[in-house]
Amino acid sequence: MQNSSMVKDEHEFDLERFLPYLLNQAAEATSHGFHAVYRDRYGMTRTQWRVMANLGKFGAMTARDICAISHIEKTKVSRAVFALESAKMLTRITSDQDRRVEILSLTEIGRGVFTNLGQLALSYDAGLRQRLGPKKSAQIDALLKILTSFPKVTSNDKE
Amino acid sequence: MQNSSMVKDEHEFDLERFLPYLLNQAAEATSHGFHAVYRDRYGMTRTQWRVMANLGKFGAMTARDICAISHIEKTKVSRAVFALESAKMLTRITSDQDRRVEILSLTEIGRGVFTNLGQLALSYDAGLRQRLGPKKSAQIDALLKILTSFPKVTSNDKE
DNA sequence: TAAGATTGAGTACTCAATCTTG
DNA sequence: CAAGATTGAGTACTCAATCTTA
Repeated sequence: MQNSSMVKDEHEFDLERFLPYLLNQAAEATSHGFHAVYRDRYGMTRTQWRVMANLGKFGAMTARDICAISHIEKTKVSRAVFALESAKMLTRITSDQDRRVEILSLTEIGRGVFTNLGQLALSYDAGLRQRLGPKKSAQIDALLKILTSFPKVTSNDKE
Repeated sequence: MQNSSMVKDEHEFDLERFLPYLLNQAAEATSHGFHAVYRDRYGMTRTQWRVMANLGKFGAMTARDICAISHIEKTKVSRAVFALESAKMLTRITSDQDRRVEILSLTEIGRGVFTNLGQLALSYDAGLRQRLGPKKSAQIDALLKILTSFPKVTSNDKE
């Protein structure tokens, strides 16, 4: 043993210091409670909630737009759209200009659900940020923005 | 329209300001690259990698210990242990004191894989933190620690 | 051929139920 | 019955292949 203190050798790997792991743990810890809300109240998945949130914020748009904005996989969006449509929360209209494209928008029911969940999300978020305080709340936003905008860190980027 | 500026009404829900979403986006952005490493090199899942990392750090321990330390679901741990065992990276020994318990430990192969992945993870993490700089790197650690330790934020906590 | 979107196969996750030992 | 761990059913995700229209 080289170290007499309790401090872990910094050249040995420690999951507890691995940034992707720490981010995942924080994400899961903070997501869990609200996930239960949209799941239990409306039977929605996280992807469905995100698709709805985008349509609620931006209004009518295509599946491709949602993919581009929120970086959700197109197959996840496709299935979420189908589920929201089946639940009468969303409608699609084939574009006249380009019949490959479908314009998605929330129905009245969908907008009602979004208004409800949006309010709950707002207070859920406020609860989290209240515990952090305004300074740390702003700090985390800035730091996460930096981390999210990192170009992919891999040896072989295939895209 | 009450607002003449481009600033979004703070009483309307906006996914881009929702902390759980921002944490998830950052987690996914930073995890993606390293996930490809253990998947492509060793066919491992994230849970398998985490179980291995705990055994690599702490040495022999039970599945329940791993659950307690890393907050991974027991069924995920169970299946990851099975997979690592099948891949000859892990062995289990039924405890003499309590035959319900199995002591898990990495095999020589498993330790070799952990050493390799641990080094790669270390440099991957260093790459992320280098972009942040030392100050923000320390900040994010502190903030994530706070967020992860929040007691569950839900109306009805059933546990 | 390319772009928007969907489908299918294989994999991983979730939650309740079960098995075994204490 | 309680605790450690596994199993099964249903759900969601990933990646490649496909379908339709441009």
